[in-house]
Amino acid sequence: MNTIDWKMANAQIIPNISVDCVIFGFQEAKLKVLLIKRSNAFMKSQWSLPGQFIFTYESAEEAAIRILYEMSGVKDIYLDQISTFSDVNRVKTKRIVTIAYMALVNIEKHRLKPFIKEAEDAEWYDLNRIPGLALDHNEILNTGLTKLKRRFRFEPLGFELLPEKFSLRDLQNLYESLFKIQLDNRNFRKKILKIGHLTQLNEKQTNVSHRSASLYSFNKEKYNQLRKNGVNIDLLPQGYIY
Amino acid sequence: MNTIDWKMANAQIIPNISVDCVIFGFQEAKLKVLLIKRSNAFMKSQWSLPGQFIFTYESAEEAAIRILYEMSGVKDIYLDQISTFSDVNRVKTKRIVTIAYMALVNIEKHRLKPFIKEAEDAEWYDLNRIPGLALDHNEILNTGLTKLKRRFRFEPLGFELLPEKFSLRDLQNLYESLFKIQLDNRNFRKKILKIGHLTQLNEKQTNVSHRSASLYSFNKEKYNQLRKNGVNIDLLPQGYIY
DNA sequence: GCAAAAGTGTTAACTTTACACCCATGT
DNA sequence: ACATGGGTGTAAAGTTAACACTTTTGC
Repeated sequence: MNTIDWKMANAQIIPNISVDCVIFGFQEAKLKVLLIKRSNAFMKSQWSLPGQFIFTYESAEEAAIRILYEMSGVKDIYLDQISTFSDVNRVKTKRIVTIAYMALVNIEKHRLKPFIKEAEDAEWYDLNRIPGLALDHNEILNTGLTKLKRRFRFEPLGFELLPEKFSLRDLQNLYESLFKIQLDNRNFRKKILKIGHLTQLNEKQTNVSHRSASLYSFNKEKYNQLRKNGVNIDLLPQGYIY
Repeated sequence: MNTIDWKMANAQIIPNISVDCVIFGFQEAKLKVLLIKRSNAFMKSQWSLPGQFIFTYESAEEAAIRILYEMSGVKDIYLDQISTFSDVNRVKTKRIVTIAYMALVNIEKHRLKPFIKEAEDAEWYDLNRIPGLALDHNEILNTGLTKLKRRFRFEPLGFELLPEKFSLRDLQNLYESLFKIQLDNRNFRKKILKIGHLTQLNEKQTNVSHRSASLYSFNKEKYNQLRKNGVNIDLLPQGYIY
């Protein structure tokens, strides 16, 4: 019996602390969020964020990593704490505090498992078409979205949501979708390339019925170096109201 | 028996969830943080952040407000959640998750009560001279400081830490202390005044042995209006590394 | 050859930086 | 009258915004 098995066999939840995850993805030039339809009695058939109670042997972050894997098959992704929600009546029947995390995933790379534990259904929802969610999950999602925007404003995180090879237009679409804004493509390209964290590949799109775009990849080494020295490049126009 | 009394009489703590507060102040041109020396058995005589368990009838934010009042006599102040700390071994003897808040206080306005519940001692510590703290409180403090810097970078929050009437030099000292940087006073004044949230008063410093500085106050109405429209004014030089 | 999206450069407006001296006050 | 810190303006460098046409590809 290895450590993990031992842990699982003796798993004991902390009954008043949960973790919920806002999982962002980007598909068809639109920002999406992964929602699940609960199959268990609690929240039965309601759309909600993936989430569970935490176990006694794990931190909230470890729980988030576990939940992401168990509920969506996703591993090794960008994860960041959003906030903790603790209103006395956020859950009617008992007092539960939830620690919310946001994750950024590349939808193409991490295809959802067809079967997802504890869920009748799972779907990538367009952020403009979010249904009413269980508990305070709409509030959690909105808080996460606000946090995502702030992060994106001064850190070039786009690659976390895109496939390994992407065009500059893909990246621009991502910004336009997230901030609901139109950007000038000439200025956008100048700014994003100046950062220096993108590498142009000797590859182009294929099977498009128009001029094919150059593909780029993300240079992790350069990015980390820039981060250490403090990147502060705002890709949005000065007068942008957020 | 009013509601509050009833609540207090029936007060019951949640034994695995606490709130800790990083309370920032500004004094003698230096950024400070309020630390207390515990008098109770747990953490006996160790310096730590003010914090307590939360009660069943309050949210974490309500608990933070209560703790700020009970432990430092401070009310109606800027409060913001920092992060939640949940490492399995952050407290050796039991599993406790803590939700950390940061508060900005005007030290002059809110003089500390001489006697503070549950504390042998309380002191404003210079951020450059923080002692070893109980549990993971040094980590919490550092996370709070990082969050404070980010906030300050793009929101003109200086007034939360200053007395109602202050000079531009006071404000500049605050930035210089927080970011450990020297700023050009001419450029600083131009930038900060351009924001438009400061009102020059018909008043000057007195009893200074040099030319007396004009005093300014903060215009809340203007500030809220700016916030709604999105302020984005960076008071630090472009190449600033953080 | 046409439809569709990729890719490209320049100029004007604005913002930021660097920099040094005079002014008001108390002693 | 002197010591101390308050208060002020300008020019050069850099950055951002606005703007329209040519290129490539598949059909």
